[in-house]
Amino acid sequence: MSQYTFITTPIYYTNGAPHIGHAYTTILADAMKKIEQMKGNTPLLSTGTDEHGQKNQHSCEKIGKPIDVFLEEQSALFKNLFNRLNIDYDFFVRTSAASHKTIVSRILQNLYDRGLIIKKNYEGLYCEGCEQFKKKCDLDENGLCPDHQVKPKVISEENYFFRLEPYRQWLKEYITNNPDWITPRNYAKEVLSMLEEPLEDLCISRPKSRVWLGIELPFDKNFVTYIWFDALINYISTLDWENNEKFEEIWKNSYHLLAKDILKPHCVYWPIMLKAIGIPPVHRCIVHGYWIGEGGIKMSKSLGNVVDPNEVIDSIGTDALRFYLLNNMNSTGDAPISISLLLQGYRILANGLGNLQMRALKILDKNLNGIIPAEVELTNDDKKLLQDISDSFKSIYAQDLSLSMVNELTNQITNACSLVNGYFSSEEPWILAKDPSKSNRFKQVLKTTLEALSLIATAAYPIMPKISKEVLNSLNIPTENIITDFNIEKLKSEKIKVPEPLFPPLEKKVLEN
RNA sequence: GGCGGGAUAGCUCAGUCGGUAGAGCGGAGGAAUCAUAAUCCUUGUGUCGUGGGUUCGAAUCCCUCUCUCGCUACCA
Repeated sequence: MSQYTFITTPIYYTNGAPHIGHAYTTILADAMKKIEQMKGNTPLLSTGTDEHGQKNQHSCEKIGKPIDVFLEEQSALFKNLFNRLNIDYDFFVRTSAASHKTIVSRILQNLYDRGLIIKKNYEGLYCEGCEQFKKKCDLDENGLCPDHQVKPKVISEENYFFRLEPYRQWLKEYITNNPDWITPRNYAKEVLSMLEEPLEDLCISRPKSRVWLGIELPFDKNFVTYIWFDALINYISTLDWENNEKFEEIWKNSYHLLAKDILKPHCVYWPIMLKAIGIPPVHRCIVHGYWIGEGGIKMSKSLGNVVDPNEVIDSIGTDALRFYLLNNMNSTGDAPISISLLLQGYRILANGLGNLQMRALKILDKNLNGIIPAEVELTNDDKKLLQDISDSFKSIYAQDLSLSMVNELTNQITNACSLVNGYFSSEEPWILAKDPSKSNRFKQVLKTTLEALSLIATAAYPIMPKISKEVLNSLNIPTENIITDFNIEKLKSEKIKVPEPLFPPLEKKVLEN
């Protein structure tokens, strides 16, 4: 029975250009979508851009463009990158869209009418340089803002607040009773520790005098709503929550993907907001770490170790980038990335999968006129090899979506390539080919190798969609609808052509400037 | 300061229930020549961050400390 799976990325802040972290989360979401698709489910992928708030406003003012032009351009940077990354999104949310604003507005009004949003005075230390309130512990020993060396002003202003504390106990119990709600589990622990202390009221308004780029509070025209309150709602506004009769069915199987820095908004504010609205929490939160430079050094422009996703695509291609990212993020912490690591990753693919395809197809082309010997009966050992590969993929695909599941998949792709390369080497088909009496064995080895290749290519589809299709096409296997069909013998006796290399040698210059 | 993560082979990391440490990459040696000089095989005695405790036995549980990263809300 087909079921919906709703997969979301955060909506990305349009203040700057997309970086490798944006690329990763979105690739992960896309890979998960494709996994669900292959299983016969109906996945929906939502991503988008977050276009309100102070920083967007400032960037825009600095550049001096009309706001809608600025936002359109910035949002397009993300859209373009995602297209280049082969992201098959179903929704691209822009918080500046009227439909989104309407829903946010309605939710605000509803919570206000029910007395869940209250107005009160807020007094705090405000640094005009930072344009934000500071806590005492943020200041240096002289009570100055560490960034501006200025004493913050005591400002008192009226604001609207959403009360979180009444829901704290409920959320605590929810997380305790649903230990897999936040995965990996160490992040659930962190959220639980946030819930140990009483939660302060969440200030959900900003006076327009400070921030004008936002959604106006429907009950007070002097304020816009706090960006997080607006942004989180994208996850339901994108589904047109109130009017979508399938909402419950879709939401039941929803996954939020996020980086660890936005754990609190997603795992504290958001479930509480939903609870207040009357919607159950998302099915699962999948949290991941950061990409950092080689040697554990943070990426920064001054160090010149920033990895720009568009440049990487230019040099090693989308699928090699996808593979690297999905293969190398570990489930507990941060993961390193650099040009040389990416090149190493590319080489592993070229030498493993690329070489396997090429050596098998070329020998087939030379000796059997390019016709796949599909009719030959395999030995039990050959069949076992295929069955083992097939079983390993099947068991991975049977798992729930998670970081470790994706990791196992990429590992198993590499392992299978190496296994089959080993098989090929030890069977020495190039020697068998010279001896007419060994023709049957030759055909068995070739068929086994090609069948294995088709299994690997099928399994790799979510990770490397383009490469996967190229391999399958080279074996004359249709690719319109790739499913988790790990049948070990599906090739037909058809003539194939030797294709161009999947991962051609790179020109070194491309990457080393 | 508080909370949380990490600390395991040169590098990046796995290690589920506690039972004498694993993978990939790199390095070294060899085989092979079908293939994008790609492949295959062989090769790792590491104080599992420090000190202590529990245990017949701990990388794995408990405590101390050190280093490191993140969060600590109104910047996202």
